[in-house]
Amino acid sequence: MPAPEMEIVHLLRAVAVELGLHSARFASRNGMHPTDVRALITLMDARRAGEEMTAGRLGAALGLNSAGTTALVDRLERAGHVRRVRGEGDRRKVLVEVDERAVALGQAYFGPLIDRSVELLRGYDERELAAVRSFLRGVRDAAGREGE
Amino acid sequence: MPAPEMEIVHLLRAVAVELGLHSARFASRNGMHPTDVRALITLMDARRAGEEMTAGRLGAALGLNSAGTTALVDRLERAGHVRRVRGEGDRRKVLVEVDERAVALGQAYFGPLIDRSVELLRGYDERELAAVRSFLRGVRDAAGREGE
DNA sequence: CCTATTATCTCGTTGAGCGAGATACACGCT
DNA sequence: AGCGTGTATCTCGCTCAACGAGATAATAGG
Repeated sequence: MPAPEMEIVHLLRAVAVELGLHSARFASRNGMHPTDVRALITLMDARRAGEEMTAGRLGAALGLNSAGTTALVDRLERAGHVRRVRGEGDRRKVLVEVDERAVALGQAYFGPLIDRSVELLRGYDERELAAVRSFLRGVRDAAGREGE
Repeated sequence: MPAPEMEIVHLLRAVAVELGLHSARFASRNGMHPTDVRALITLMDARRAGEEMTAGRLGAALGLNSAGTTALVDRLERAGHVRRVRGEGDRRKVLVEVDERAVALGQAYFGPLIDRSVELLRGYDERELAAVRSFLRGVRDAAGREGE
């Protein structure tokens, strides 16, 4: 018989799959591709962290080469989700800024899921929250470290 | 200031991203595409559950149409990861069976991460495990339900 | 300034996945 | 048995995301 911990491992995998499908639904409903959604999420993360995002850094974050990055930003710009802004200091750079409406669109779609997650977490005490937190940190670090 | 629960929400998202990247690394190291890896995982899940997997069901599970499914199975078969077996009862069906070596390959790659996760979980008591389990179930169900 | 380096874009190509339709088998129905 | 309807897979032609190679433009160092 398998270790009882395996149930949680499979649950975690199922969550990852569901979250992926959730993004994919958002993508296809808005005429976008999974990569475009990942790009918008990356851009919003950077914005929340108060960092500027250049075309190159965006492409690197998504594992695209320069040609693919240009095509991606073209696509997002054509759809009105981002703007290209030439770098102030270094005029070779192209800063990619998310449009407010894209942010609102994302919040409208992902908001309910986030709210529900927060609501679930409010049902736990400090020790239980610490367990969830440290398990997720552990898996994230293990997945990030394995194979470089 | 943001709710403290948001840290865990972002952690969960980070885990999903890392697991995705982990699969992607496995894919590119073995000359495969993300879809091929998802297909193999689906096939192994079915095998563990003792179910037969037809070409059609596999394609449906991955959201591919019939043409894409044929191409996918062609690709996997050419690489020696699966075999096509004509259905016994219904000769229109094509059962897709994973090759033992593909199973071994997957276990060699994902095994350490799974082992590490189980090891992490062994550090918690029953109440903490229950918290992790119910949180993951809750998020999985919420992500699955949102937008159909 | 002249050269090396860095950031982005252009061009031509590959290949995953799609839509439409062909093919092959299964299961009634009479 | 013979025929039509439904179902499973495959073939063909196409689109478009992403790649490799190389062009273009701006910065940084000697």
